[in-house]
Amino acid sequence: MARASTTSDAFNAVAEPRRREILTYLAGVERPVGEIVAALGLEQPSVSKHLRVLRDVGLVRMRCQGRQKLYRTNAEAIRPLHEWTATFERYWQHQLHHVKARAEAMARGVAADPHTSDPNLKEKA
Amino acid sequence: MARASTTSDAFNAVAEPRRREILTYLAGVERPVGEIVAALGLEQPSVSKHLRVLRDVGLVRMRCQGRQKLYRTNAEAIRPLHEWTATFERYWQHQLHHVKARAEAMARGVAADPHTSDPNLKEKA
DNA sequence: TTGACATATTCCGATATAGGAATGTATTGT
DNA sequence: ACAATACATTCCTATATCGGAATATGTCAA
Repeated sequence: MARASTTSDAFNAVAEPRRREILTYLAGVERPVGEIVAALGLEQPSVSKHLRVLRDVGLVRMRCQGRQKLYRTNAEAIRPLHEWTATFERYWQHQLHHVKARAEAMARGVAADPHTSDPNLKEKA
Repeated sequence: MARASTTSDAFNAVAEPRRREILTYLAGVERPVGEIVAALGLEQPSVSKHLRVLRDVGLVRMRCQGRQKLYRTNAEAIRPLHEWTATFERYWQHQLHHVKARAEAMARGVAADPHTSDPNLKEKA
């Protein structure tokens, strides 16, 4: 099996840096393709292809106006990513406490074992 | 050019669903490979390969204990993703307001233009 | 109608997977 | 030393890109 399609979900679509740039650029504003090309310095076909991917997973919305097509980021579609990452928030807070505790222990001259973080540790001493 | 390496950054590493499952499973707890295999129902080599990718981008930490290797999610490495998605938070709040406003307008019997959301809109009336 | 303008799509080639099977490596127990 | 246990790595194949070049599609203007 190969890697999953970029259009399979928002996680895959957002893995590409240029697509993240586009999403950031189109956050809260509607812009025609030409301006995205100019602003980000990419080739026009490249931008169109990225927009196609983003549209397929619902990360951008499109609307026609004359001969141009206006795109805008659909922030709602980013929410699931935000919520998934948020489930780890309490753990990085924990880790900060550990780092802080270790730093303080070091400052007090106590030899800090690199794995004191795990209370279940039972290596034969 | 092909797609960027899964080890190029956390965004690419996290694009794979199984790797997200592993990260969730290892959040806040240290577990040997065998338990990950059993818990997620994947093949052992597959888990090892995913762990390798996660380790290369710093998403998991590893420690040896006898013949087993204990892995644990390094939540800090997920933080950049959380922060990137957080930059869109205000926009999905905006969108909710718009949806709400449109719904209320509809309730009042006002014809709601689908694109009144953009105040800069100057279509020839 | 003809042409210019704005985007989209197709074709191409190089590369990076992800899974399955088989094999390699390190550590423990007898 | 030898077998068993716990993981990691390699080899193989099918597939999905991503960028660049060329081309197609659709809309407006004269």
